[in-house]
Amino acid sequence: MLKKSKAKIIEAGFTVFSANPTATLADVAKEAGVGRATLHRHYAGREDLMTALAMVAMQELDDAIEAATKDASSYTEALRLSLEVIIPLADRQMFLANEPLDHVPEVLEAYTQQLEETAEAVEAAKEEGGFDVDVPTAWIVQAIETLTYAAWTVVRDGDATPEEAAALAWRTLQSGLMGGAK
Amino acid sequence: MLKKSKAKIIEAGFTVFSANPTATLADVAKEAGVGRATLHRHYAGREDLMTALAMVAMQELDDAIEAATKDASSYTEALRLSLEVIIPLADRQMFLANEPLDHVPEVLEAYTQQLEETAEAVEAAKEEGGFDVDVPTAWIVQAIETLTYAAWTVVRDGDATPEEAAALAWRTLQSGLMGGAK
DNA sequence: TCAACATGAGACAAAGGTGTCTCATTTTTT
DNA sequence: AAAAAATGAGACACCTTTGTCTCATGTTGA
Repeated sequence: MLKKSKAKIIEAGFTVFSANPTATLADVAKEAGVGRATLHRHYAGREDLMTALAMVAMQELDDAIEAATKDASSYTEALRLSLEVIIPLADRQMFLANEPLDHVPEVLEAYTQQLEETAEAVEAAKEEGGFDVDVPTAWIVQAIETLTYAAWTVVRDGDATPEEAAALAWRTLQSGLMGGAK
Repeated sequence: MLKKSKAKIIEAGFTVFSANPTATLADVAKEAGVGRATLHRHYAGREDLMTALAMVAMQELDDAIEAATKDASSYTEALRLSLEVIIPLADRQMFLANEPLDHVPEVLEAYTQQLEETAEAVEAAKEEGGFDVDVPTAWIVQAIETLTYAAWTVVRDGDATPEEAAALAWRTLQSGLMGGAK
C-alpha cells in the first residue's frame, strides 16, 4: 500500500495547509489517517512535502489546461477555457504562493515554465486581436492570475457559481466592467 | 523615547515580515535596532505585534484614500484615485492577508468596515454609470482588490512604473484589455 | 545633581515542532 | 504458510521560538 499512503498524505496536505498554512506535520499525518513516522518515511521533512505538493498542484494545472484547450478554436478561446478550469483548482495553489519555495530548483523551473507558457499564449492571443498589443504582456499575465484568484474567492464566499465567476473574470479581462449611461 | 521605540518596531515589522512572513520576533527587534526584551515590553507577543501592524496598515490605507478622494468629482473618479494611491501601500498589506487575524475583534471590525466602504463606493459609482449595474458589487470589489495586487507586483518586478500600473489596472476594470482587429 | 524611566544584554525555563529510532503488528507478496 | 515490506505507536533528543526576569547602563526631566 505504498502508493496509497503517499497519496493520502498529499491529499491531506492540500486539505490541512489550505486551511492553515502553518499547520504541523502531525496535523497532516492525522488528517491522512497515518502515523507521523510514516509521513517522514515518505517525505524527509516539511519542505519535502511542500515541494511534492507544489509539483502535484502544478501538474494538475497543466493537465487541466491541456485537457480544456485540446480543441480550442483560437488562442484567445484557449485562454478563456483555461481560466474556467483553473478556478476550481485555485485553492490547491494559493497556499503555496506564500511558501518560500523559490530555492528549490525543481519548483522554480516548473513555475517559470508555467508563466512562460501563459505569456506565450497571451502573445498569440494578441495577434488574434484578443488583446490590445499595446498592453504589456506582463500585465495581462498578472491580471489573469489575480482575477482567477478573485473568481475563486467569490465562489468560496458563495457570492457566485463557478460558471458565473469565470464569466465575470473573462468579461473583466476582455471588456471591463464599465456601465452605460446613468 | 518611548514613542520612538514603538515606531521603530512597527516599521521594522513591516520590513521584516514583508520579506519573510515567518520571521521571528528576534529578527524584528534586530531590524528595529532594539533589544528583544524591549519589543516584549511594548507588544506582549507575536499576535499583539501583528495586530498592531494590521491596525496601522489599515489606518494608513484609510488616510491615503481620504486624502486622495478629498476633492474627487465623482464616486467613480474617487475609486480611480484610490486605486492609484493604494498601489504603493500594497506591500504593507499583503503579508497580513495570510495572517490568521480574524479572531481579533479589533482587526475584523476594521477590515469589515473597509470592505463595506469600498462596496458603498462601488454602488455609488454604479449609479453614475461608472460600472454596469448588472455586475455584482462583490465581484467589482474583489476585482479592485486583486488588480491592485497585480499592479503592485508588476511594479515590484520592474515591469511598470506605479503610474503605468495604476493606469493599466483602471483600464482593465473599466474597459478591459481587448484589442482591435488583427 | 538627582530621581524616574527606558533600554540592552544576557540568562533562563517552557513549549512546540522536527527528525530519528525501535518494536510490535499488520499487510502484502511469494 | 513463510518471508518481506509497510505501518502505528511511542519514546527520545534536538532545535528554535517565545516569554519572563534581572541587572547594569543610559536617558530624560525635575
